[in-house]
Order: sequence, then C-alpha cells, then structure tokens
Amino acid sequence: MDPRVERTRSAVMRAATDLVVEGGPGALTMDAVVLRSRVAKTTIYRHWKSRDDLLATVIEASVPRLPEPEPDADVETSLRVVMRYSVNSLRDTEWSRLLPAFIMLSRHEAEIRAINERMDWQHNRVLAELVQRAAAEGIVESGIDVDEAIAHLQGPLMIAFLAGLMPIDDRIADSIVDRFLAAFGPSAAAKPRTPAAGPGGDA
Amino acid sequence: MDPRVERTRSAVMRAATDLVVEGGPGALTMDAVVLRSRVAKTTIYRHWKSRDDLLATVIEASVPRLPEPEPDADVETSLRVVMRYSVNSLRDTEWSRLLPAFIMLSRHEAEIRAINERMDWQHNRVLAELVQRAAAEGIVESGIDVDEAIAHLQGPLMIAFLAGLMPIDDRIADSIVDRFLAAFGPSAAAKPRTPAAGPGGDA
DNA sequence: GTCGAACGCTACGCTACCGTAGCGTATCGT
DNA sequence: ACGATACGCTACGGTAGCGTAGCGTTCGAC
Repeated sequence: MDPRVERTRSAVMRAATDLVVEGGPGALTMDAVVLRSRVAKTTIYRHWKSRDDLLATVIEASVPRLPEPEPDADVETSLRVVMRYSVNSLRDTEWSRLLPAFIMLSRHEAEIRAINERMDWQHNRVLAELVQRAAAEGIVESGIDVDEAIAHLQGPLMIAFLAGLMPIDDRIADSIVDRFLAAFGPSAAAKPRTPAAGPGGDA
Repeated sequence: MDPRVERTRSAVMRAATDLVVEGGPGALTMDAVVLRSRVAKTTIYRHWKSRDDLLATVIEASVPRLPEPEPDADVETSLRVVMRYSVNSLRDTEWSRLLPAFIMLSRHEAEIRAINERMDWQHNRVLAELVQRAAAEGIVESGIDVDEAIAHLQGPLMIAFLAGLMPIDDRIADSIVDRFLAAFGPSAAAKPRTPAAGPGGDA
C-alpha cells in the first residue's frame, strides 16, 4: 500500500482520537483535526466522506473485543481472564474516555448504534458461552438465566467505572467473579424469595 | 409569584426537556426551544443566562433522588423499596433518555458534573446506610465493603438498562436484591478464592 | 385606572463549522 | 525517468447557532 495513505490515515486518526478523548465528541471538528494532524482538509475528505464518518471510525477503532476463551481451558479461569480483559479495557485511557460518548451517541446516531450492537453481540456471545459451560459443569445453577448472569458480571464493573466508586484493577475483576459464583452457585441458599418478606427479625 | 413567570418557565422547561429527550443534547438549540415553547428568545434569556444553563436546569430537574428509607423499617424490605424506586426511575421515559447524555456530559461539562456528584452522593448515602444496617443485623457479611456492595446493587440494573439485556421491571429489582444477599450473605461459602484457581476438576 | 414588570417581535452581528473548487506540488511505483 | 496518485494550499459559499438591541405590547398587582 502507498505509504502516503498509511501515513495520512494514521496521523488523522491519532489527532481525531485525541480530540475526542480530550474534549468529547463536540471537540472533533475538521478544522481542529487539520491543525493537529497537519493534514490538509481536502486530503481528509479524500479518506472520510464526512465528519460523522470520521467520528465513527475513531470509535470503531477503539472498541474492545473480548478475547475468545480457549475451549479446553477451565471455565472459571476463562471467566477470570475475560473479566480481567474487560478491566484492562477500562484502564486504557482511550477507551475509558471514549466509552461515555459511545454510550450517548449510540442513542441518537445510527452509525454509532450499529457499532454498539456489534460490540454487544460479540461480548454477549463470549460471556454467554462461558456461563452456559459453567452451568453444564455445575459451577453455577443449572437453569441459569444467561442474560441475568451477564448483567451481574458486567454491571458491577461498569458502575464502578462510571461512578468512580472503586479502583479499576485485577482485584475488582476477581472479586466480581467471586461474588458472581457465590450468587449463582448451585448451593446458593434457597434462591428466590422474591415476595418482599424479611427472613428473620425486623428489629 | 407572577403567574407569567411560572407559565414561561414551565413552557420552556417542557419544550427543552422534550428536545433533549428526543434528539439528545445537540438538539437543544435556543431557536428550537423558541419554536416549540412559543416563548420569545429574549424572554428565555431573561430566565436563563445561556443555553448551557438551560441544559443544566433540564437535567437537574429530571435527576431522580432515592427515597430516604424509614429508619424503623425492615432493612431487606427497605432495600427492595429503594431498588424498585431505581427501576422505576429508569422506566420513566424522560430520565431513561436523559441518562446517557448525562453520563457523557458529566465528563466534560463542569456544571453537569456537579449535578452528577450531588446525585451520586445522595444515592450512595442512602445505599451505604442500608448496607451498613444490613451488616449490623447479620443479613450480610460483617466486614462488607460498602462501595463494592453498592456496585453490585446498582451495576446489574444499569447494564441491563444500557444494553437492553432484560426488561426493566420490579422483577429485576427483586432478583438483584436476591443475588446480592446470596453473594454477600454471611454464609456465602468460603468467600474469596481470589487467586485464580478452579475449585474442582478442569475437564 | 395606573404603574411597573414581564413578555413579544424583528432584526441583527458574530462565530464556528462543514464541505468544496481549483490548481499547483510532492511522492510513490515501476 | 515518468506517469499516476496522493497531497497541500487558499479561498470560499453556506448554514446553524448564540446572544443582544431596541422598542412596542400585554398582563398582573394594588
């Protein structure tokens, strides 16, 4: 491939990504990209058809893809590996600052929503497979609701990130898995006592 | 108070809120508000000093505040009440569509961030109190990490909402509390087996 | 009824941003 | 070397949005 093209694309992507990371999607203006990347505006428009197109490319390039677990590996270990990978995605300064914008734009921009759906689909597939294998091996309850399980794996991490409740590190990944196994383990007490009624004394 | 002021403020707020709900923060333009509210632009600027000010007011007005649990009520019941309240906040069409924008704007707009911090503070206070009471009553483990507990209460709900994994209803609120109690209950198996090592056989 | 406050209207000035035209220059592949 | 392709530059045209000026009108309070 023509090295000029390669150079231009990477310079623009670098500048555009930094702009969004630093100032949010609103900071991604073509003029700002021109200044920062030192690439002429006309040249940029030879590679991306619009500003929105460029924004979509920036996000797409930063979206993490969960690693596919090795089929013959221990399920619990695989789960921990995947969760640690998620944690590291959120530790990545680029993705961590892109994610909030990504969440919002997915609501109103069709292009970004499509990226979101592809990501969700991949993540859910990986996690669903692990949850089902865990159920088959008796590590978690057999009739487990896969979506619910996924929510309990991803949710605490996401909220810890968004709210800044706790440090995002391997420790949190492991503790989430621990809690997950405790909550969904086959010996998880007498499961649902859904009708709101306290177990013991009230005072 | 002058009813003209009351009328103007509510008409503008209604229009502005609808605009953000329908099209995101970018759709909140003064001209659009003028058209929809039938209030003159000059009048709007007599009540809000800028467009950003109006946006902040819109968000502030929609942010849910968790109910303060009654001190003499059963802890588990209170927890369920609070979680159901959170669920209903997300069922509210206004807040559910404002939340993503809120998440993003909190990163780059100081005004919105301040609102976010006030909300987090109130939510965390309510939940922390309940978690601590639960610990004191022996419903959950005694040395419980309050922030971790909060993450496990709010996280699954948040991710279910953001990803659209499951229907947002009272059922999910209750099941989250169930899972929480199972994961953090005093008899929650042999707690952390943090070093990644499977319990039984691997294959 | 009268006075003051709130409101409405038109018309701006200003800025930021998008995306393009036209034409000359530099660089790559062969 | 040399043709093709990519790139750079300047200068725009057009739009959208913010916030204000100035002045007349209406409405509420008393």
